[in-house]
Amino acid sequence: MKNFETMSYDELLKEFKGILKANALKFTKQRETILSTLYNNPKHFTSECLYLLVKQKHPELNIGIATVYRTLSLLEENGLVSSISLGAQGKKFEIANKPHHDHLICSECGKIVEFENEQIERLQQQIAEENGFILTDHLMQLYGICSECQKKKEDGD
Amino acid sequence: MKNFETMSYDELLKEFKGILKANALKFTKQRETILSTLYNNPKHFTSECLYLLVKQKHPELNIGIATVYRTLSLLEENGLVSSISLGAQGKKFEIANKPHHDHLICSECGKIVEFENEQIERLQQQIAEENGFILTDHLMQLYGICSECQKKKEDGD
DNA sequence: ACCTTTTTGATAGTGATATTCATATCTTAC
DNA sequence: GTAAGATATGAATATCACTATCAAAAAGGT
Repeated sequence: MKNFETMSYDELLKEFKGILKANALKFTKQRETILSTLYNNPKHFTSECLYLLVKQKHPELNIGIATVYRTLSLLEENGLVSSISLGAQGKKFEIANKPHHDHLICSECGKIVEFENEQIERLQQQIAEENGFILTDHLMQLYGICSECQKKKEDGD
Repeated sequence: MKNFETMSYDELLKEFKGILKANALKFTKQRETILSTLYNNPKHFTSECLYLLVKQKHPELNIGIATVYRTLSLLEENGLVSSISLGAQGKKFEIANKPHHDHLICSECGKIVEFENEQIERLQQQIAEENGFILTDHLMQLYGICSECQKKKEDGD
C-alpha cells in the first residue's frame, strides 16, 4: 500500500482521482467534499458526526447519510482513511495522511492521544510469525485516566 | 478490580453470588447456567452462539436470547467475563478466569489465538505514564492470515 | 451535446442488541 | 414453610448503526 504520510491536500486529491480513475469510478462533489472535510478537520469522526458537519457546511450538496457511509468505505479500502472501533462509542474515522499511530484513550472524558512505538510494532510482528500468521493489521488502544480527569477526581473527593 | 485468574468454579460461583447480593440482584437458574456454560467451555462465544448452546443443553430452562444478553452484560460489568469486538464477525465473550492475554485473529476464518507478552505490557505502561495517564486497561488485537488460510489461498490460485 | 455508466438521496431492510411488560421466580421476614 | 414484595424472565417490539434498492441525477468519454 502507498504511504500517504504528510501529504498535502493537492497531493491527496491527485491520489484520490488516480484511484477513482483506476477503478472506473467518478469524481463527484460529494466525494471531494468528504475528503476535504476529513483533511481540514484532523480529528476522529463517527459517520454520523461527519455527515452532520458536511450537511451544515455544504447545505447546497444536500448530502445523504448513505453517501457518507459509501465514501468512507471507499476511502478506507484505498488507505486514504483509517478507522478505529471504540466499543460503545462506535466506529471512528480519520484521514490517513499521518504516520501510523495507536491510541491512548481517556475513559472519563474520551480524550484521544496518538502515539507510536516501533518496539511494540516489532514485537507484534514477532508474535504473529511465531504463530504462523502473516500480520496484516493491528489494533492497539490503551485506556486510562488523563491527568486532567485525575485532578477533577481529587477535587471531587 | 478483583483478579479472577485460575479461580475454580466454586470460587467463581461464590464470587458471583456475592456480586448479586451486593447489588440486590437475584440468583437464578438462568444466570447460573450461563456462568457455568462459559466456565466449562473456555472459548470465545458470540451472544447468539452461547444462546444456542444453553438452549440445547438445558431445554427445560427455555432460555430467551434477551436473558443471555442481559447476563453477559452483567458478568462483563463485574469483570467475570471479558469481550472483544471483531468488526464484521461481531462481539465475542469469554470467561475471565484466565491470566491476562491478548488476541491474534485470522481475518479470513475468524480463528483466535491467545498470547501474552510482558514486554509489550511494560511498554504500554510506560507510554501511558509519559502522557500523564493512569493506565486502567488496554485492547490489543493483531490481525493476519493464519497458516491454514495461507495454504488455502495458495491452492486456490 | 449525447449517450452510457456510475452516483446519488430517500427509503426500506437488516442484524445485533435493548427495552417493555405481563407473568414467573426469588428472597426476606415472619 | 409461606406470604409479601421485590426482581427476573421470555416474547414481542423497538432501536441503532449500517446496507441494499431504485428511480432520478450527474459524470465523463466520445
